[in-house]
Amino acid sequence: MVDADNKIKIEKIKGFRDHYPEDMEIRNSIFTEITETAEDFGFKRIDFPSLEYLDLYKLKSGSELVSQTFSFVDKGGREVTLIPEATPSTVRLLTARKDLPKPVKWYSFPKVWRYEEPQEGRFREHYQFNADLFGIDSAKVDAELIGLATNILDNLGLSGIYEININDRNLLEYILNDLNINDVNNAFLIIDKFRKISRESFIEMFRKLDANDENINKIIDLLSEKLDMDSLSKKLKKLLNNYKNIDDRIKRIQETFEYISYYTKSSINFDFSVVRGLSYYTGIVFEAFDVAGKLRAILGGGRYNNLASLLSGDDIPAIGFAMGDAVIELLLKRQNLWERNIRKASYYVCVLNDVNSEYPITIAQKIRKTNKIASIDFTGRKLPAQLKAAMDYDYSIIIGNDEIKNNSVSIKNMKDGDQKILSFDDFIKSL
RNA sequence: GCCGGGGUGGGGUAAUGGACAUCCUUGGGGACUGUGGAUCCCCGGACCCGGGUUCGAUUCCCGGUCCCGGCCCCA
Repeated sequence: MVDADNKIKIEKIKGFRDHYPEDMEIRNSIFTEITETAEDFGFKRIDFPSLEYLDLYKLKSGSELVSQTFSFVDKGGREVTLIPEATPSTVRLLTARKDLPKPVKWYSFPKVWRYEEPQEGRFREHYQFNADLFGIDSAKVDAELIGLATNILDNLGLSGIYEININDRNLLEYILNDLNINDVNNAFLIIDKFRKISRESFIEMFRKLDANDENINKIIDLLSEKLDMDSLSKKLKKLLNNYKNIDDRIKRIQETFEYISYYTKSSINFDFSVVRGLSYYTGIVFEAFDVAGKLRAILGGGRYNNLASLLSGDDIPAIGFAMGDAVIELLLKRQNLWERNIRKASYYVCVLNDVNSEYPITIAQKIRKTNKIASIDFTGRKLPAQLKAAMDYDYSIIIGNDEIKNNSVSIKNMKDGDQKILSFDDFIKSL
């Protein structure tokens, strides 16, 4: 755009965000907390391109997702897209390497894009943390991955304000079959809408799947409340014609719930209405929700045992979850937790105007060698102005000709204003 | 893709169909050649873009754009 003065004026692209230093400082410290928790669990970081072939998502992510990608045809005629999610790329990396010993525990923190209307907690570009565990299909592993998710939230200070809701697509499929509903995929889509649409339209949609009213009522009964393990099996025994066939699934879920309890004190529920939009999930699916309600899911994930074989023919069981930065930011701000952690001590080196010496650089380099922050004021402005710039720092160091002559350092504590003169050697020792 | 509410210096704001567009803050400079991080003074900087109505539009109308939020959908 060009205005009357012929100055080029460029606006930000819709749904994209700028991050200034005061924002990035906090963001970095939050992101570090997240990645360090993953590292603590033995997950290793990976990264991949922001651009992939659109086909990668046509495969199994679902047509809805594909229609919401930032995709285009490149100069070579290839249909490519800014990645809308990380899982397909992660699986591509995994299957491209046949030598990796299983299990593989990977995390990533890419930007992902989706072409949607921005609204609260949703942008067209956002950071998304991902953790995936490949090679083992067991309750212990399901619990570890969900445990990692809860520990991340707990470490961010969100204990008690979220809950984990878990479902099992496998179990849900058995149940639907038992109730003579065979179009499972469409049933999932309807169930996913359960909390958003009226009871009447829910019933109407299920009738179109040839379900009888008795069974529809059973489904509504199942979806209506979050369950603990006892009430889950009791309820299913009462509702189903052949409970025995799902005995193993129930046991697996019971085990999973028990193991999760060793990771977190947070509330864990079974919730049949959690289905998730991605079509590649095969077993357990879960979401973390804000207890106070209103916000979208904080994070979500599940088991996807077939994706690797779709991409490569290799049969590799997998479970993972993803967490966007936008909802986390909203939650942390609401809890007044959107702040930086304690950082390294910082020094601002004020240099008086008549100083012409390498001494300030020498001092700053000594400070940096001890892994602390040092910034030198090269402006040549007057001391008061330099001290003002030093207000963000823990200490200011004032270097004038007196200090150079005496080989000393004037150090001022910017918190309480205390100032003292140290010899150069004593100052180095004090670091 | 659809709907609602917004857009005045870097940030926050006031007023207005007519002359130099208000105030606070931030930024730059000075009083002031080492602690004034204060105080005082000075300076710079804005009506989102395009079209229409009008003698005249920052103001009214239309379109676009971006922001905030809702729907759809959700990774």
